[in-house]
Amino acid sequence: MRLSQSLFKTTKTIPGDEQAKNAKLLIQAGFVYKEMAGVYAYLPLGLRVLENIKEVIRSEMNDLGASELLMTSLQPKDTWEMTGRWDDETVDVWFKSKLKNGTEIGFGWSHEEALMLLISKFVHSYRDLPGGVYQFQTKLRNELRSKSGLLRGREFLMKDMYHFSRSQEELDEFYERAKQAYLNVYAKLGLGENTFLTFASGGAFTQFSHEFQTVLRDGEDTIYLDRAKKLAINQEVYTDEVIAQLGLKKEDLEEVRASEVGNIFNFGSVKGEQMSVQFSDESGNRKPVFLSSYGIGVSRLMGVMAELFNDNRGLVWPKQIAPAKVYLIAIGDEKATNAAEDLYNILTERGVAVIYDDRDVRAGEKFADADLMGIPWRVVANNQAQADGYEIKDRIENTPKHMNAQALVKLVA
RNA sequence: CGGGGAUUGGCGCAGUUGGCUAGCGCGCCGCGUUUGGGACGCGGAGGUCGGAGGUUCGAGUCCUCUAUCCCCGACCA
Repeated sequence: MRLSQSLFKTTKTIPGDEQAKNAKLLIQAGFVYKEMAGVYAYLPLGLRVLENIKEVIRSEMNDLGASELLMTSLQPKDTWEMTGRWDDETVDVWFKSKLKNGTEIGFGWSHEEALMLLISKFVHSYRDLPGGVYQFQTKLRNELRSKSGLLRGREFLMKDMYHFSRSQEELDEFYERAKQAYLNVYAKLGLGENTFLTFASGGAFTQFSHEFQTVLRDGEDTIYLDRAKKLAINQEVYTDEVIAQLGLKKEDLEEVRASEVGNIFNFGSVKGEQMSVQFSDESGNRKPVFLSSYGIGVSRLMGVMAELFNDNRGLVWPKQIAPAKVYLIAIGDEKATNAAEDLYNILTERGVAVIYDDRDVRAGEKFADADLMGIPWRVVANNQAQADGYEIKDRIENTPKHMNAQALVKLVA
């Protein structure tokens, strides 16, 4: 993209109405725009980050054999009454409205019920199972208090996967594979070192659910972490019994703040029974479908990464997540501009995302923006570029290298 | 939902015990000089002070109500 054609800009001033680092940085760098408390729009650069995160997740979900689909935001009341979750007393985050004819509807804050009903129309036999589906969807939750920028919004992007099995054993086997897939996701996002499998409340269905918690100074959860074993216990279930049950020792546990970047649930056959979603087994007996569900807060992940990956000059995105690989600047006369144009064309043809800063502003401003946006490689084309090569500098290093276009493409592509 | 703080040009802020045509920085527009880390000079445009009501000769400033934002707490399949 050419910055001269962009409608959006970075700002020198930090937003006065944000406290959270992720919101400050992302707004300042022009990645997101605050529509209202807990509701953020994703501007072109922010959307690219979101899409890159989605692509990492998508690849892992596909490897699990799940298929992507897209559910609806508008939800019928009947669906949720089947499991007793329509009531505002039970679920306090509902946004609800009415159709013109008076029919009550809700805005989806989760999709287990909807998915169960949907697959019940397609799954009738043991031959149809097991199988999983997932989606990336905007969830709407009427939080009493949203906070911390992208970390807790009323409208946010979530990946939710649902898996349907014939038995508890089949469910458990998939559950373990999914756990590993989740760890792969965080590793690919550069969060592997900071993200831990965490035992949390299992609600009415099981003793525990599993969360994935990224250690973060301003995270909103407190967990007790055994770093050596890479396991943690959420404060909500932190008792002596649980510590013993999990084979951990109190003295090995460190109390840290963290942000929940994933949560997976083992529903067993409970939902299938509640909603009468059944299949016929080999003997022709009707049995409830076993359900497990797997969530990742995609937009929250973007916030967590902004919290974690920054320095005093701005954001520092991991290369596979950055909105562009290269920030290209021409400094000099026509020769420099031509060299920059050439490189821009070469990189673009090779499918490398480039931010070409062709604005009529001074070099210092371009350097500052390259840093603020956190683009992994800054490339400068000067008057000697065609002869001596382009100057390329890693965002996290101080001294640039020089190389010709061919070598440069090889490095960044 | 309880408590605290905030709201003044596009953005970030100042504005004294109520007192004249409401300021500053950034940004924006024009001209010129500059051009490897957010340049500089000169000249401009732009706000009725979140909203409503009240007190007063006079309200950005005091009072009441209200909206919104931030933080702490509660809540968080």
